Amino acid sequence: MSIQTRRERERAERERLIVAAARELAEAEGWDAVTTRRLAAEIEYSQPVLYSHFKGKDAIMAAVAVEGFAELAAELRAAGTAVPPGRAALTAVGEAYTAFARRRPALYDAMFTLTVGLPFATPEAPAALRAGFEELSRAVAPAAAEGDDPGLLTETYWAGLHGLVTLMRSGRLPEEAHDRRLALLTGRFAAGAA
Amino acid sequence: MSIQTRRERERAERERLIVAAARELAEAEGWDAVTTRRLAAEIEYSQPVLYSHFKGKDAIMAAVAVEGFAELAAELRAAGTAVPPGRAALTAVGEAYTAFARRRPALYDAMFTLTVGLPFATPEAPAALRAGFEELSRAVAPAAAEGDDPGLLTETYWAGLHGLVTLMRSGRLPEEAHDRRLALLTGRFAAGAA
DNA sequence: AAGAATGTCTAGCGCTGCTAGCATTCCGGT
DNA sequence: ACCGGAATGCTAGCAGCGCTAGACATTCTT
Repeated sequence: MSIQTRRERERAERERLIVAAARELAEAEGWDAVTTRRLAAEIEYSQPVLYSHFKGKDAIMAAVAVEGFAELAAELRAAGTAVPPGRAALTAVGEAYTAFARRRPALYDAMFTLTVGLPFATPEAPAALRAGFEELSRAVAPAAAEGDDPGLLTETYWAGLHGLVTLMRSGRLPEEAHDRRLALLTGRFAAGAA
Repeated sequence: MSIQTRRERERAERERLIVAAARELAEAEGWDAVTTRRLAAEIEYSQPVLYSHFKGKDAIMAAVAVEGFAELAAELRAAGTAVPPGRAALTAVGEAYTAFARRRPALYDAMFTLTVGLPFATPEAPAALRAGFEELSRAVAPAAAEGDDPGLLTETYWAGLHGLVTLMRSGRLPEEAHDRRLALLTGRFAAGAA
């Protein structure tokens, strides 16, 4: 039994290594630089080993994305609970979200623009993902006016943040005015709370 | 002289053909299906011909994107001028924008998520692009509160629309509640106008 | 009619994600 | 203690990608 478990442990360790290498490579040089050959070289195994752990490159990226969801959720939670609920919390969460996206662009891409295989608005969605949405929701829901669905309002605010981040990252919006745009967005959403 | 102009005319015609073929292929099967080989086969020339017209595949996609900017600008203009200025116009423009993105997903991708080579927030940006922003701005600017920069407010509303569209298209937001999310977003931005 | 210039094609480079098939290595039963 | 079988990781290769060098016609100029 012990031998078996040791092998499973080593195997799990190697899987962790693959995900970590993919993430590091992506954060250092972008996802274009993450090829199966480079990844294999990085972990000092041959290419086919990757496919004994993951169905394909997409699955590796999805694993990286899940890591990202957990970190984003944690940062949103920290930001949202550091200030009293209300407008300040909404501002704090919005800033934490966009700061995360700007600090970890490759991670953010894996989470929200590249990978398509992950379930989202369903119960099968990764727990970390739902947790992140929950954090956002806690800050947004108080701003719901009478008759507004808090969940939908959260999704809409989230979309605003996501739009700001992606348009800025791809050069469609100039970087320098980001803070003011974010303040505008947050202001419009906080208005309902008063 | 006439021979020269005939040649130039034929060459321009072929360039038009390349862009049209790329767009059709992308709209029918997605950008992944648009390879230089398939594109060459489609226009019944060999691959290198593409490179005598465009610097690379990206440039072809950029040409398709510019077509898209013109169409989007026209649709936004039609929507924005069909109703009196104010909240109704903001709603109309928002609906026109997201409808365009949902009706022409491949075109939208070329414009806002894939191509990176086009200049945006500068005077060198394609005229059609600036025109589209102008249309958006006409509907948004009246909603600016005292002290709000109308340009930044337009960018922020645009980001909201873009976020809704991209998150929905990639499966992050369920399609069915789109109208209600759009109404929420528009409502929050129209509030300032009253 | 000979030479220069233009235009197009064939062939191929280096890369991608992915996989079939072969060694080797290690484990469990006698 | 040994041997058969299963598990494991490797080498080698496939089909396709964007892109380009160089050969080949054809067309225009002198």
